[in-house]
Amino acid sequence: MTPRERYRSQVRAEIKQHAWEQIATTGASALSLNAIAKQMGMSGPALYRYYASRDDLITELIRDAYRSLADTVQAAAAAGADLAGLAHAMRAWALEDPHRYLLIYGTPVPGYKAPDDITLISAEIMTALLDAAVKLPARTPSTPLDAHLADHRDWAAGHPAPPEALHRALSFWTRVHGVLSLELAGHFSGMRIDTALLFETELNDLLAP
Amino acid sequence: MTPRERYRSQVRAEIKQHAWEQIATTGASALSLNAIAKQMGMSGPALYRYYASRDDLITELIRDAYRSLADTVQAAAAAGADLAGLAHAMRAWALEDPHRYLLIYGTPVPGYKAPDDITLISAEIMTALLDAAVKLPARTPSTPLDAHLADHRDWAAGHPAPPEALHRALSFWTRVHGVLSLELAGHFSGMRIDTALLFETELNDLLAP
DNA sequence: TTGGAACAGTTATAACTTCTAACGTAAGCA
DNA sequence: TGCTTACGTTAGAAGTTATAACTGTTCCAA
Repeated sequence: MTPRERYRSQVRAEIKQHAWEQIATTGASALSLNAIAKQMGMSGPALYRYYASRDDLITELIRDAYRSLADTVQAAAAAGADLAGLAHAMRAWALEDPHRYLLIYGTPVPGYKAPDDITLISAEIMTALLDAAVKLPARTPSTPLDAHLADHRDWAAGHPAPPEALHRALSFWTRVHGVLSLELAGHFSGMRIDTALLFETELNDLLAP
Repeated sequence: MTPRERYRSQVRAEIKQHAWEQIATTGASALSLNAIAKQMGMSGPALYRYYASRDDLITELIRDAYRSLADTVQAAAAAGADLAGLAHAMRAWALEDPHRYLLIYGTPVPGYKAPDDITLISAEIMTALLDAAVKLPARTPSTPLDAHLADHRDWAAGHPAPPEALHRALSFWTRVHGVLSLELAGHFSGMRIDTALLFETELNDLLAP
């Protein structure tokens, strides 16, 4: 790695760090390249040496966020966590930096298409969920959704999980996201509800019976 | 109502209509007052006679969205719909205009505080859900969440629902939102999944047992 | 060691944005 | 008929993203 490359990647990292700080205070939609440049003591156009556009920077932030979530989930799985354990890892990750979660799962920009490598990372996450789902005992009544998923399993990327596990992973995803996104968006604030307990209860309802 | 007032409210409505169209194509964060003014054949600053700021316009759009959702839910309830019926009404409403849903439940702008009258409308929605929840037979095992909710029921705004019903309304909300928001944000697209069936299944799991 | 190429960062500029200020005009009302 | 009010205009300030053209530095290789 040449000195130039080292310097370059260091500046790119510093830009991203300032970007995250700005997102935390003003939201992703108000992220300003100019403001970042000023914080770093250089003029606005200088940043374009490092990111071709504002969208390019945001795409990289999204990529980093996905990568971080995938790493978190995979690390939990490697440490022997079951599906409930993965849920707690995901929740902890989300609460650690709400805007990072919302950048991935929040309101999408119409017309924005994530590059393929990001789609691959999200598939890694799904694979980890499926791995954990197959280890659970199958639930008794097979639903029409199970039958449907037996025929529509392209999204599982060749994972050999039985339909019940596909169903469970999907429900897991929607329930975790349901509680988490409402919590992070502040829709429970002022309600004085124990969101951890709500999260736990929704999870139990999926995993216990 | 004077002619001036009539004209004024008509122009305001036309501005909002253009705003919704623009949100549908570019997203709420890229909504441009200037572009709306041009579409209406007048200069940018003219719009400030009708809305004090861009935020003011968006707030009104949010208010209208909440009002529309509350009306939809209340109309379904008045027509005798049970909790499942309300869920279908909400889903239909969301699919009818995804951006309207995402404006309410999508990524919030940090620092934005909805005015009180909007909070009141969202309370109307919750009341309708609670009304429907109390009509269902209580589920057998009482959870720790039920106990918690017995002591934390301020958000129910004096509604006499028992803790089990509070629990059910809360779960209803998070599950409906979980499936719906992932669907509207496009996270299922490309997966070739029957999202209606997934929605139905998540709902059944809450209402059937 | 000394060119020369590559690259970082600069200013200037275009085309946007929100929003304020000052002004003319026209509509409504007494 | 005249006065007041409000509408819409242009001008402009202070931002934004992004490109172009220029300067200086750094690195690398002959």
